[in-house]
Amino acid sequence: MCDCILSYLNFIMSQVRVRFAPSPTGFFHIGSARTALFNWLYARHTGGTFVLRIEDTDKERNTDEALRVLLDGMRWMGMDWDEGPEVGGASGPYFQSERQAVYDEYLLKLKDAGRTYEKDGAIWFKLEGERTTEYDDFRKAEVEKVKAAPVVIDDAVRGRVERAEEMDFVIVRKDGNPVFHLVNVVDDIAMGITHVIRGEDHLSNTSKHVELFKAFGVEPPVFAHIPLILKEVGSGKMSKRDKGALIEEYEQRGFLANAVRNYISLLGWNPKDEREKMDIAEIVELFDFPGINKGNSRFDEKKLSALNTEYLRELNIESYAFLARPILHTAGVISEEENEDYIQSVLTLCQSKARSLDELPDFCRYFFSDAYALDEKTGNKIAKKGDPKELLAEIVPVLDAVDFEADALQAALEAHAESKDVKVFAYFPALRYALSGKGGGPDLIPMLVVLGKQRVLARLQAFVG
RNA sequence: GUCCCGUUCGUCUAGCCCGGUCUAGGACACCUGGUUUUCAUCCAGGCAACAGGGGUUCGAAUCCCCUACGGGAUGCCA
Repeated sequence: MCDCILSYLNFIMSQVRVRFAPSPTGFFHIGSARTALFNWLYARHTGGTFVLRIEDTDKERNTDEALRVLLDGMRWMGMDWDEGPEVGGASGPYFQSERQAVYDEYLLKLKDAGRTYEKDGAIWFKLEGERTTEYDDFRKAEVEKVKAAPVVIDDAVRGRVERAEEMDFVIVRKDGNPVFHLVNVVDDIAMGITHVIRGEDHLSNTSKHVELFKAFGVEPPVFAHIPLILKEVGSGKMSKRDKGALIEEYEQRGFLANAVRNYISLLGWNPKDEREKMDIAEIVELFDFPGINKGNSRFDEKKLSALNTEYLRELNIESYAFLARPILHTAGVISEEENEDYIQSVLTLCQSKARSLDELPDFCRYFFSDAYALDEKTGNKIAKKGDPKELLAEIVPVLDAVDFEADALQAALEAHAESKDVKVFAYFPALRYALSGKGGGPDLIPMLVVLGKQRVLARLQAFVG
């Protein structure tokens, strides 16, 4: 009994509350997604609460559409939030645009404590320490500097970090809008956030934030600054214009959410053993701060693709077809009227061969249309081994006389080859080429079966001329 | 300029905290061979790294210092 109560108390007191606080910009950046993911993973790992807070103070950019992209992206990646837009919660509202009263209240506390002053129409936060006026080389101006005591950040990823702010900073703009540093800290306090997991680009800001926490008389949360994702080529962090930077793009290109999530989780974190392909439950179980790296990591689409291919191969055919259909449809490969069974039998052949859903339209177009291009290189290669038209002219009557069923086809072709004293494989490349225009693809006999007798004969006759 | 953070194969990383087990392991990519009608898979093998320099130590990828390089911050952006 006592154990029950104790563990309950322990549960309440150690309750982790993390948040993801994006600004809706109209796209869901891979770096944001990774920050969201690490927060979500930590919440799920610890049995804590994951809060989604929308930093929509910039009214120009923050449209409903922009919010939609963000929420859809979160859901696509399988990240659900316990508090936030559309689900509510006890610490709302969850849009900064609706929290002005809270900011006013906290601002008053700062003012009463004598930690603010007005200058140039804006409200500034006053640091504590000895003041001097000196010329700042970078700003090319005389500025007032403060010799403030350095704040110590005990970062869960990077260890002890010490940094001193040296100048007062604006917390409310002259247009009356509170700035990021203020609202971020106020909301974290008001929402009872216990752990702040964010990109390393915020590490330098953290001294400002800690100063604010101290001014409010609140113990700062645990900070965990995670490394950044660098662009694949060139220098700097991934920006929205880089290939592979946007989550919604992966969805459109037919990447599997599981694969993307798995890959992203491995950028800056690893389970300390050789596991790489992990389902989400496994990642949740293993995820923790000690597994997070300090160094930035470079995005590598090849590795993502490899992982994606693995996930693709293990899908059941129904799921595979479900994902493939819209892509084939968009590419104009299939129409609404296309027979479902036929689509599925084609996809069954393709699933183990195609590396991505992206390449699927070109990979299987010939199953649905007679207007397929003949690959020139393959054509030349085949021509070297004899005239394919002659070879196939032999084959037409053989195929004409047989039921299109795998064993029967195999037997008929073999029998014919034997009569000509050659191996059956002598006919295969030409046959594939005539029927698909390609040098590679699904296994030939099943391909014949799926294409069907009528189509195959028509194509061969057209090819032979 | 100043401040903060970082640096192991091309890339993601293990090892580093608690120095010897590391002739530095795995994965992706790449190359070779095998399997396959082809392609994909699969199998076998290969290439390839402790940023540099000092120190400490019997011994350093691991600890300390310096340098270089990379990243970030330095906005009345978030």
